[in-house]
Amino acid sequence: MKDVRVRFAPSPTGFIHIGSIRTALYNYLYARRNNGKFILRIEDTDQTRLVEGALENLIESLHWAGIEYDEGVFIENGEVIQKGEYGPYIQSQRLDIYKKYVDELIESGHAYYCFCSKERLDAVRDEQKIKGLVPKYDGFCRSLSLEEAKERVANGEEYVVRLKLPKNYDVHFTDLVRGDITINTDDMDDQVLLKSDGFPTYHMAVVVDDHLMKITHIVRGEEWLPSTPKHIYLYEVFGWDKPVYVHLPTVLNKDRKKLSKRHGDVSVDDFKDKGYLPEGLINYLALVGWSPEDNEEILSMDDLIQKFSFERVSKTGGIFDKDKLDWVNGHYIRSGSVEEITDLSIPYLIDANLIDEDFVKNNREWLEHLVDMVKESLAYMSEISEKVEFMFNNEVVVEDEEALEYLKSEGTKQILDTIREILSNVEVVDEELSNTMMKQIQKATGIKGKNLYMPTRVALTGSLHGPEFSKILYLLGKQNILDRIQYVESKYLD
RNA sequence: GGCCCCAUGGUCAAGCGGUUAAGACAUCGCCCUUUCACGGCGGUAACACGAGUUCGAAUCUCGUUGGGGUCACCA
Repeated sequence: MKDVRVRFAPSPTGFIHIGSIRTALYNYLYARRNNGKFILRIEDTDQTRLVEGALENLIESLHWAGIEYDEGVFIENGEVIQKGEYGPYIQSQRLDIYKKYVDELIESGHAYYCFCSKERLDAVRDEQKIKGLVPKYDGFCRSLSLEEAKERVANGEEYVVRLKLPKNYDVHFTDLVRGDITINTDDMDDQVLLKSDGFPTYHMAVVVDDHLMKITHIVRGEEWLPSTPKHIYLYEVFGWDKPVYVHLPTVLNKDRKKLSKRHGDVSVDDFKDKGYLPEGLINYLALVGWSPEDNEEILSMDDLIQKFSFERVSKTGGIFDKDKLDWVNGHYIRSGSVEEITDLSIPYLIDANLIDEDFVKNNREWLEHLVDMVKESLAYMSEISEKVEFMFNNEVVVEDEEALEYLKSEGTKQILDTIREILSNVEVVDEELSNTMMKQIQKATGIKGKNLYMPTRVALTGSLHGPEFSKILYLLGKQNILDRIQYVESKYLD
C-alpha cells in the first residue's frame, strides 16, 4: 500500500471556519493514525477574493488547535516559507504547471478555447432559466477548430479554456463514507479550467496538484461531492491514478443550514477569543460527524489519533451544539491545573479592567486561589470576569430583590457587628478563621441556617449565589471585609 | 427546477437481520452542598411514512415525504 498523503487546502479568503478546521482535523488524524504525511496547500487562484492576513491567521489557527502538518506553507520568524519536495505549495506560484497541463488537454482534444463574453453567458443562462432548463454552457465555442481558436488567441482575444465533456457518459467513483456514486456527463457542465486572467479554476488546480503532490486521500466537505465527477474525468483523461475520496458531512446551524456568520460564531478565532481551549474545541468538533468505537466522549488529540477511522464517519450533517461544546470545554477547564487556568484567565481579567500587569506580578498566589475558587463553574475562559467581578469592588451592589430582603432582615446588623468584633482580634483572615467564622458568628448571635448565611453572603458579595463562602472570606481579607461592612451599612441599612 | 447526498429522542450519536433500541449534551427530579457550581443517582424522550424480502426488520429493496448540498471565469 502507498504511503498515506493527505492535504488541507484552504483559500486565504478570511478567518478559518469551524467546519474547515474540522476537515483539517480529520485529515490530520488520518495521516497520524496511518503514519502518513499531512500537507498544507494554499489555494489562492481567485485573486479577487484574497484577504490580507488570512494566510497568517489560518496558519496560526491550525497551530493553536494543535493540528500540525509536515509539508507545505509555514511561518517562521514572521516569514512565510515552504517545506517539502512537491512545492511550491501556493497555487499562484504554480501557474506554469497548470498551463502545461491545460495545453496538453487542448492538444488531446479534451479541452477547448472559449471566447464567449460574460454578457453572452449571462444571457444564455437567463434564457435557460426562463425556459425552466438547467443553466449550462451552451457549447457555443465547443466546435471551433483548434486552428481558428489559436489564431484568435494570437490576435489577443480574451479567452478561457473549458473542459470538453463527452455526451452521455457515466462517471463512477467510490466515496469512502458514501459508497458508489455515478453521475452522467449530461448533468455536468463544460467547466472552465483556465480563467481569462491565466489562473486555473479550482477544478483544474486540485486535480493537477493532488496528482503531482501524490495525495492518496482527498478528504473534504460534502459540498464538493457534485463536482467530484469532473475531477474523476480529468484523472481519466490524464491517465492518472485516482485518489480515494472521502466527503465529510456538513456542520450545520440550529436551523439545519450550513454554518454561517449570520448565525453567530463560526470562526476559530471567535472561539479562541471567548476562551475555549483548543483541547475542548477539537474534542467536540471531532465528535460532530464521527464517533469512536467505544463511544468515549472525552478524547485528547492522542486518543483521537488512536481511534480515528473513516469507517466511523457518519453520512449525516451534524448540528453544531454549543451546549455540548460548553460541557466538553468546561471539562477541560475543570481538569486543567490551577497554574494553567490562571495563566489563561489573566488576559480576560486585565481586559475587564479588574486587574493590571502590576497586580499580576505582585499577587500571583492570590490570583491562583481566585481562579481555583471559580474554575469549576466556567464553560469558557471569558466567563471568568463576570464570575469574579464582585471580588474587586468593595462598594457592594445588591440588585436582586430577594437578596435585598435577606440583607434587610432583622439579624443583619448583629451579624455584621459580630464580624467586626471577630476581626478586631486578628491581624489577618487566615484559612482557619475563614473556615470557622460562620460558626463563630452563629455561636455569638444565635442566628443560624439561611438567616445567618444569606444576609452575610449578600452583605459581602451583593448576591445570593456564588463560590464557597469561606474561600471568599479568605480571599477578601480583613480590610476588604471591614470596608464592605461599612459600605453596606451606610448604603442599605439604617 | 435538474442532478447528487441523507433520514434513530430537542442535539450529537451506538446499532451493521433476532437488543428491555446503548451512551453523551440539554431538560426534569432526588442526593451531596448553609447558596451557586462540580459530582452522584434516577426520570421524560427516538427508529419519518408506505409497500415489499424474510420465520423475524431500526438494520436489506423500492416508493413517498422531509431535510441538505450543488448547478460561476468562487473555492
